Amino acid sequence: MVSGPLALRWCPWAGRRDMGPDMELPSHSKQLLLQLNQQRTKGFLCDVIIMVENSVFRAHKNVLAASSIYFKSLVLHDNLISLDTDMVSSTVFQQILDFIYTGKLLPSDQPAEPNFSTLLTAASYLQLPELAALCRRKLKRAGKSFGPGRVGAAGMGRPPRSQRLSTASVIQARYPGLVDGRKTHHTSQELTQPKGSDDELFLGSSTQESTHSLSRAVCPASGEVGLGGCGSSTNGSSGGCEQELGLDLSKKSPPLPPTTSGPHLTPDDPAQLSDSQHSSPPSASVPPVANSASYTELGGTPDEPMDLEGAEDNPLSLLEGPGGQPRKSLRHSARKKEWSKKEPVSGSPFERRETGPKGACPGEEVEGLGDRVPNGILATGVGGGGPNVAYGEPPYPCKEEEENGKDGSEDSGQSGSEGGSGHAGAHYMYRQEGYETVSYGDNLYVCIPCAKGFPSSEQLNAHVETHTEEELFIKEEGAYETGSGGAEEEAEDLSAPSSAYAAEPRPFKCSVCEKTYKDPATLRQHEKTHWLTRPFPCNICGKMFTQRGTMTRHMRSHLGLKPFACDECGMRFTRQYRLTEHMRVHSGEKPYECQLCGGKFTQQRNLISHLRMHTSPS
DNA sequence: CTGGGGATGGGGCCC
DNA sequence: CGGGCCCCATCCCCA
Repeated sequence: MVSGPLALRWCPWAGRRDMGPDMELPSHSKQLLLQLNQQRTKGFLCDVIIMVENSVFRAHKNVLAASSIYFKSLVLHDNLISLDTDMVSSTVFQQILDFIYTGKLLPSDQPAEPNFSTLLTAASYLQLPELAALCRRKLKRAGKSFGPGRVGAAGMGRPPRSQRLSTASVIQARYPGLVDGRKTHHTSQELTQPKGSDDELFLGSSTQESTHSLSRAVCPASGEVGLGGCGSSTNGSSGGCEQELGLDLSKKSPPLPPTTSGPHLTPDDPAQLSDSQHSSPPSASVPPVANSASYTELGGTPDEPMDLEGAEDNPLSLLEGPGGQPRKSLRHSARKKEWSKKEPVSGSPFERRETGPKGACPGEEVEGLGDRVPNGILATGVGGGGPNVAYGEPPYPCKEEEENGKDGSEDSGQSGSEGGSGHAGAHYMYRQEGYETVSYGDNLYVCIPCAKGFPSSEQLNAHVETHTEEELFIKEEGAYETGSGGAEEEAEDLSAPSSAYAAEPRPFKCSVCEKTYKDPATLRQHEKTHWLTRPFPCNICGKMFTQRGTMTRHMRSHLGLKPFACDECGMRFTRQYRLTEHMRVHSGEKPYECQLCGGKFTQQRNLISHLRMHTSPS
């Protein structure tokens, strides 16, 4: 039947040292890893999401489990893992993940070369003995001390989170480990509020189908996607870009059983938990904006791999490059109309940035971007739409945009965004009118209110900050100094909230729509709704939001994260309010009654729609 | 087939 | 920034 060698090839003992070289395929494991890494970078068959700090990584459970018993225990029951950010930063985890998939230690994007102390800490925490050993060797070779008290210092990507870190916290580090519905004390919060990296908005995707879109969408954050920085990385780290998702999408924790015990540090692991406690703060090792780009740089212009196996052809080179087909546009809602592409505006300074791929939502076409604006930030953040969209008519007549047209102007314009910029000030604006004829030269970041252009988002951000404050100041002055006139105006226009107004002064009045507010922050928030731009882009679909919270909520829907579970039926929801609503289904409570027919409803909105039936002529 | 109700998803926006 | 509520839209079921 089968000849000897062939039979041996499939012998379970194949691969043993005593087997002859012809008994095994030397490159088998390597090829396997290559394939797995390719799949990872594409999100293909990824079945687990790892949240670290403000980033989300995708991977394969099998691979993780095969690499670490800690991961093994984590992925056993959960698809979503949150790691202790005191022990591992997103940057470091990126390296680790690359290591797991490639066997190579790739340099991070940190200014300081690969920080083995940090890596060692993380490797110990994650129970990756080989990596830990490699780090130790490197440290020894470098003559550095890596004993307790030193490990986990700089490069951790984040300062030690006080001294409260304990083994227990590590044990409960993963996302679902919050039995009581509270999220792990650090993870979610950090994700919500990425310290010093507010601009990070890396992307991830929970669906395979969205993978391609994802890779395109993610990379706007770095501004290099179009160059293949993510998808065609040459060192296997490209996943960093497309697997990041700098948002707190976890919200509350699902009611899942307690996590299994966390990693226990092996005796020979010098990286003790306390080490990171004592480690010195990395001191803003992850600068905003730059960080997001750095991931791409990691993939795009890799340094030499650190070894284990030496440099090899990068599996990721096989990935879809800029020319990769952007088919399968991610549609986060099936009912959304096909996004349409707008013709590039002739003479526009952004014309060259036309991105090509047809009919995709903004942000989906980033792969086609071949250009960058200063600072490595995409000028548009919304793929080909970008600047083009800002001129004249709505560039992306997405249904939603149209639906939301009640706001009129706010939807008619699109803003670019630094892909991934979630920073409140990290928005840049485009004027809607007469934009075709306006040339801003290199000042691609334009403030709507004053039409000033800026060469970088940072400058625009700084400008916008003062801008709003100025306006606010003016408004406050107007509210108080214009005296009776302003007050009367308010009083008159406050028809609806007049009673409330009488009770509580609402001195902050919107200059556009007459609405008034009690505090300037709310007014500022409201005024954003009048902007032609929305500062918070979804990096997956490119949709823009006026409020970060709305955007993060939206992102949760992309990832299918539903933290709120019904105790009765197990159904899960993205919002607490939905759960509350849903619970009435079980309780039978129908608190909303139609005054016309006496019909009762569990939900107010259904009552409203019911009332509409009463009132509508048909 | 149609209309109404139940239930849910997503976005806007104020507090 | 999260909570809460409003709105619109949609799907499903059923009469």
